[in-house]
Amino acid sequence: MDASHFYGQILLPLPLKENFVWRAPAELSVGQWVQAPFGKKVLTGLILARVAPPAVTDKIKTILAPLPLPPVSGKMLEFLLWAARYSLSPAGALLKIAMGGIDLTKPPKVSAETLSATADPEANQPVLSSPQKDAAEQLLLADDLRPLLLFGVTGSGKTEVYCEAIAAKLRQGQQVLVLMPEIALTTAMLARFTARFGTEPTLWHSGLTPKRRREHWFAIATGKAGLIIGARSALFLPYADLGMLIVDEEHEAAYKQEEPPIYHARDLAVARAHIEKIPILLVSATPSLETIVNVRQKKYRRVDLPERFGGAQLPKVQLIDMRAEKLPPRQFLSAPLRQAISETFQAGEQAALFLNRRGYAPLTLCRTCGYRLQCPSCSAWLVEHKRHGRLQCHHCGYQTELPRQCTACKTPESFAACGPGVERVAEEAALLFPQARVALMVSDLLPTAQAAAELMDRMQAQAIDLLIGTQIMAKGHHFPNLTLVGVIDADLGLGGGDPRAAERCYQLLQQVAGRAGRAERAGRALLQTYQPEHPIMQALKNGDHTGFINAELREREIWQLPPYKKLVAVLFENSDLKQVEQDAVLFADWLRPRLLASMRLLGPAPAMMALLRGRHRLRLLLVTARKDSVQNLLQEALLVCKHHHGTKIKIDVDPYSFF
DNA sequence: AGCACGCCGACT
DNA sequence: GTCGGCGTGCTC
Repeated sequence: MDASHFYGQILLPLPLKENFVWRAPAELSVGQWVQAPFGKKVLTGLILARVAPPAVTDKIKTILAPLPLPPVSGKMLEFLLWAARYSLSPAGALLKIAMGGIDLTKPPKVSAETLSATADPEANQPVLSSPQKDAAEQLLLADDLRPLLLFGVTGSGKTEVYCEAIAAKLRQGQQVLVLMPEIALTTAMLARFTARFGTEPTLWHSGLTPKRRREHWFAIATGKAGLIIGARSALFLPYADLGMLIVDEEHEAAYKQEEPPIYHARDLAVARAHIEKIPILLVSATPSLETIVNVRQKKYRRVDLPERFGGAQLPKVQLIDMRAEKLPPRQFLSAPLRQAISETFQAGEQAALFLNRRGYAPLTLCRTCGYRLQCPSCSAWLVEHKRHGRLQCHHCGYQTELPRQCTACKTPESFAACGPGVERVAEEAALLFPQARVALMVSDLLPTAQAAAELMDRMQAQAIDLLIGTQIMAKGHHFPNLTLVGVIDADLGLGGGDPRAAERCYQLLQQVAGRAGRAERAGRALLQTYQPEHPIMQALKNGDHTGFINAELREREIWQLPPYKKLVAVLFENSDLKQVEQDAVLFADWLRPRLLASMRLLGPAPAMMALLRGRHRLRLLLVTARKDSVQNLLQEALLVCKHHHGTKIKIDVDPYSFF
């Protein structure tokens, strides 16, 4: 081969197992975006590396053209490859995220100049309290690149503090990425950044229009965007000059991408910051146990913001022991909760009831023979939705009418609703408080952002007295006149065999309770529970976050769970049960004799959802020491254990969901 | 991920 | 006799 060309490995935005080689004009270099013929198409990809001339060259094609874009840095390439190896995802699947689903050969027509042309760090500097000033100074200590946890209760002014760190990086002409859970990317949050920096930050999330998406991607890749606020996928973008990473609400489970490529954006953000040698801030009022342990082991630094800035008070949390309440059947609001709601209405204030269960009743059974209505394609009960007058599977979308007679014993009109969903709580509340204006806040009733905004407006305008909702009620939005939050079933999140169930339950309840009394009014939260002595309930009642952390860490140590151990889940799926069993056993049998002494392999066992959308599911769980590297072993297992006839294997490093 | 190739069921 | 199902394999 002459000197005018070299051989280069090119990464394409496809989930391929191997990277192919092209002939490349000598003037091109590693990191450049290029167009390469692939099959019948021409794809945009990245030059990953120069390689020695291959033995067989007859299939090799030549790169067509480089794109007029800044080349991707060596650190970005290193990060992509590291993340791919760690998560056992094809690097091309991550490159696809990095490219944002955009045709890079078509730059936006409108210049991105007007977009965010480097936010102005001096635009609107707030007056910081003394602890805020101290915290901001600590964030700006440049000589320590350990990840830094910024810890402070809701309303302590964490955002104002980290905005000082953002301002410092913007002054240096560098980019800053603030990661947020998708749900937190609201206009209200955006307005705060806009007010502080004079211009809108550049947004990145799944809801962007194609036009905006294109504009924002090019602004980020060319360095025109200074401050970027994004959901988890924003971590993979090719920043022109990234100076700092911030992960707001670092404990949020929404950072975990559950579909392939499976990754945890907070953990990968720490890795990216390490590779890029830039500071990273993890921000939370309720840090994850992983982060807490890293702080205790001095792997992370920690800065505290102890006071609630502006004088608003945390809600008073009260437990209602449901064992003592002895409620009659089909009734779910206890006497103290009913009393508290009345008092709230009399004071002209608003109340909210939280139950993390959509629909009318989670289970419908036959009073005669006990038969339970189940989804034909999933291991799940059908949930009655009175609104549509139908039964629904919450996992696959299957719907059916309520049968007139029992499917099993044929007794007519024998089905009975069992347990509460939000619709049923609303029904009870309407009976108890006939004058109250009751509204439901549930994802299936708020299909558009507009519908959600309208509900928020009605709540803010006090056209609603009682708001009843699921999870989506827990996040964002504060209602100045909401002074009471009742939790119907505080124990709901505790069950379910998932190692982080207790942690998530605690975080969710704390967030829900935090909806009450965020302005000058004091709020209160009433939790209905059958286990008031449970450490979670006690910690919530006493506002004792450290107490919860310590109790939960002890549990995790006893049960050998994260953050003391590392987990890897391997999920096998196939509509043919025999086949999926055979493939899972083969994989496990190959793996078992190759484990280190510090490793244990559990399963194969049926997944929690043993049947999902008509597919049978088996799981293996690998428990290892934190230090162990499992990627090579699992990679080899995937290659060696040829699976057949449609068995899908998903590997989830550091699993959060055990469905 | 696409797309083509390749062997078994119901139709103009 | 064909049209077409999607299982398997390939893409530099």
